[in-house]
Parts: sequence; structure tokens; C-alpha cells
Amino acid sequence: MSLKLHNTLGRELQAFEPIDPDSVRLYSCGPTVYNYAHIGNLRAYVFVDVLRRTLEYFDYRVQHVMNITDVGHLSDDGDHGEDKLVRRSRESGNSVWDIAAYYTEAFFRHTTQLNIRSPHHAPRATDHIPEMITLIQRLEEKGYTYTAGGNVYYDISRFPRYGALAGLDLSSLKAGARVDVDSNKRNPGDFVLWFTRSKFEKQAMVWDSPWGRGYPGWHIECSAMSMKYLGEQLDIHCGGVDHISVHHTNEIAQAEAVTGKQYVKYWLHNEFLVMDRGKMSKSEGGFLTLDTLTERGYEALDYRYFCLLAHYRSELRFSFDALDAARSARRRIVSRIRTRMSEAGSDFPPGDPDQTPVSDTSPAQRYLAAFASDLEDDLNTPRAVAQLWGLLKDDDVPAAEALAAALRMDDVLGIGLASVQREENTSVPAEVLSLVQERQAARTERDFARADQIRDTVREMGYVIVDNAGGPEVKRHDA
RNA sequence: GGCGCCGUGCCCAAGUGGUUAAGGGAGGGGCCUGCAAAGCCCCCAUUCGUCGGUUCGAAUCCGACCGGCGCCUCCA
Repeated sequence: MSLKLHNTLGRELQAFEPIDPDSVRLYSCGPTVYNYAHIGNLRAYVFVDVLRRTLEYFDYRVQHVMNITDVGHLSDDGDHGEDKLVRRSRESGNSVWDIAAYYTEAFFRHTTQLNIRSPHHAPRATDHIPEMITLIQRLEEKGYTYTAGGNVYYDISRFPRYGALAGLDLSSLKAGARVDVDSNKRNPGDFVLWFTRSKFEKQAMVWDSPWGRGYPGWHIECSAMSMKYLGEQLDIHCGGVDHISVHHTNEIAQAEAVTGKQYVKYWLHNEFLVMDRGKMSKSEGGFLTLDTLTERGYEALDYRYFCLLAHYRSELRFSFDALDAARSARRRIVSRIRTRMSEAGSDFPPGDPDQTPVSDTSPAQRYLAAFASDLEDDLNTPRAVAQLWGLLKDDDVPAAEALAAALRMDDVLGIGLASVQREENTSVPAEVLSLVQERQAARTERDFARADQIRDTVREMGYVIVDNAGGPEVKRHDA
């Protein structure tokens, strides 16, 4: 079997064959840094990370680029007043640039907590205004643009294949069904490449251009930056399903009009995380950030594990009950890893887990093979996780080999198994140890009420006391 | 209005024509324990929104209906 991915272009599973056999040019839509990423946004980045790790697991060399949008659609469409960024700027006394920097840093702090590998390049839109202007000029030279009302528009009537990705039938689209039509547009589907005037009068970031002082339309940045860092043709471009009909459709129109080549070979789109009343959005409330979860006692990796339990093309319903289930399950996995470590002893020396091979005849191979084939089947992480469980529950697999195989799986899953410390290496504060001794004394005197009280105290401090045959054992509760 | 997605046990969620419908959580039973907790073992859907149809055979294909949702906006 070989890797198969669902290509939005064609809406079918296709065998993955990169343009260049040994390397993969991967572009993923990044964050807009005017606010924190919410956990729905973060699901998308977990998906891209699993995709990238899967490619690397199968020995592809991946070049991954992700944009940082810090201009162009910084305003919130539902906000009829002041540009949010401007307002935050005024309230905080910081510049819009500082705010973008702040949320960019917050974004990467969150993705790091989620064990998401950083892209090789994370270019900021504001650093690539000249590239965007150049691209717009090339479109202009080829006759794909017009100017009206101070803005430069892309004329979709000049691009016959417009809408192919989304399967749009332009004649049947109901223009203005949800939004007022911009009267400057020749066709409702036309979109702005460069603004000098817009409904957002207080746009804070502006640059000089051949068309006047203004700022770029949103779609142009991805075309400009992806081509700068990855060339005119990409293997994979991913993003949320919401981008199919507008953003990615427009990207294709921009890029292919200029190059005359197919822009992207495989388009991958992830479904939404949904709340009880529908998708999570920045304006509708129900806005949960990763910090919200960690403040409530969840680990970031619990959320990552939660994301892996559903296929990326399925909506995933978020609830704290479901997250609790994920946390319990992940703790149990970690616990099994610990148990296996103590069983394996010196058979599994600490160090680089990738250096510990799993022998070809090991019963662990069965699980690794199933794991690989689940990933090859359009990144079926729910099944891949089930293989990890099968491996860890199978007593016929020697501990050292089970560990090596589990850590190999964690190369893709990224749920923190590699960092599980051996029990004996876990440091327990002296205060806790002293309480444990005190409890032992109470138990000897059969003062069980006192003993139980101390146990509760220790538990509140984050440690669990296990009364083994050989004496009490203390474990960190949350690890 | 157009395009598209979903409805599987108490909960989350795989499975998309064929032996016993993954896995996890919760729950029940057991081991262990002074009792717990943690851990481990076992159990837990003749059934896949409803009603028809196609087929030797359907959760899986087709149709209708009910229910939920997404996109057509500078949303992951």
C-alpha cells in the first residue's frame, strides 16, 4: 500500500506522488494574528502537523511553509465600528505591529505546547508587500485586473476555470445572498487585490504602490509567499474547509493566471471543531483558547490526543466530557509506557528512541504495519491510535520492543511518549516524601483516618500514593 | 436560492457491499488494598436517524422524509 490522500480537487482519495520524488513542498494556511488562536483553529494546525509527521515518517523530506497574516484581513467583518486591531492598539497603547507580534508569539507558544513542529519558514505578510505588488503587476500585465473605486480587482471572467476547486457553478450562485455586493465589482465573484479604499477606513497599515497608498487583499499573500519559498508548483496546500470556495479558489486564480501551471497538486482541507451550537468562532462566543484548557487542569497534549481521535475530515464535537475522556485515556497510555519501562529495565536504555530498532520478527511489527497502513489511508489517526492501544495491551510483545514501537508511533502522534521519564527519575518534593512517611507511621498505628487524610493532602499536591507490597510508592498524578 | 457535510451503544468516535460493527471514556464485576486511589483483567450495540428500494447479501448503494451543521464574508 502507499500513501493515499483525499484531494479536494476531484473530491477523491488519490495516491500521493510528489512532483519531486524525494521532497514535498507543503504550504499550510497560517493564523491571522489579531487575537488568540482558539482551539478550533488549533485543530487545523494539529492536522497539518500530523500530515507533515506522516510524510516524514514515510521518509519524505518536507519543506513546510506557513504564512503569518498580519495585514489584509485584520478587521472583523462583524464589527461595524472601528478596526479591532486599531481599537486594541488604542486601548493598550501598543502599535498594531506590537499586537501582531504579541499574538504571533502566543500562537507559537500554543503550537509548541501541542508538540506541533514549526514550519521551516513562517513568513509574515507585512514582510512581503513588494512580492505581492509584483504579483499584482504581473496579473495586470496579463489583463486579469481592473481598477474601480480606488481598488484593484481580479476579473474572474478572464480565468475560465475559476471555481473548479469548489465545484462552483457561477451562474447559479446567488450574489449578495449573505453580503452586500460591492458595486465596484464587474462580477460579484471578483475580489480585491489592492485596496486604497474600503469599508474599513481606519486600516492602520498602509504602503505605497503603483495604484496608490493602501494595502493588499487577503488572498494575494499566500500566492506571493508560497511561490517565493516553494516555487510555482506546490505538492500540498492545506487549510480549513471554509477556505475552499473563496480563499483557495482565489489563490488558484491568481497563481495559475500568472504562471500558466497547475499551482497545487493536492488540496487537503480539515473539518471544523464544533460546539453544541455549531462551529467555534471568534465572534460567536464559545471562544476557548489552549490557555483556557490548561487553566482548567488539562495538558495541551490531552487536547492534541483528543484531536487525533477523530478523522481530520470529520467534524469533531467538542465538550469537556469528551476532553475528560481523552485525558483519562492519554494518562493511561503514559502509565502503560511507564510500566513497560520498568519491565524493560536495561533492555531499553534511555536515550534516542529512534536508535532502538524493532526486530523484524518482533510481534510489535504487526502493530507497526497496521499503524502505517492506517496512516496511509488518508491519515486515519483514530485507527492509528487504536493500534497503539493494541500494542500496549499485548502481553506477547516484549517490553523493550513494545516501547520502541510505541515511541516510533509517537513520531507521528506526538502525544509526548518520548518524554515520559522513568519512575525512578521522577523527583518528588521532600515535603511530599515527609508526608508519606508520616502516613506510614499512622498506618502502622492503624490510624487509618489520619492516613487517609494525608493521602488526600498529597493528592491535592499532585501526587498519588500507591500502597504496594514492598511499601508505598509515590507517583505524579498528572503525568 | 446554490454547493457540500453529518446522524453508529450512556458519551466521544472508526468502519462506506460480505465471517463475531475498531479503539477510547463512562459504567458493572474481579484482582490488589486496612479502605481507597492508581493500575491490571473481564463484561458492556443481532445493531448503525426514519421509511421504502436495489442486491444472494447494506451501517455501507439509491430515493424520500426527519434532525443537525458548514460554505457562498477579510472565518481553521
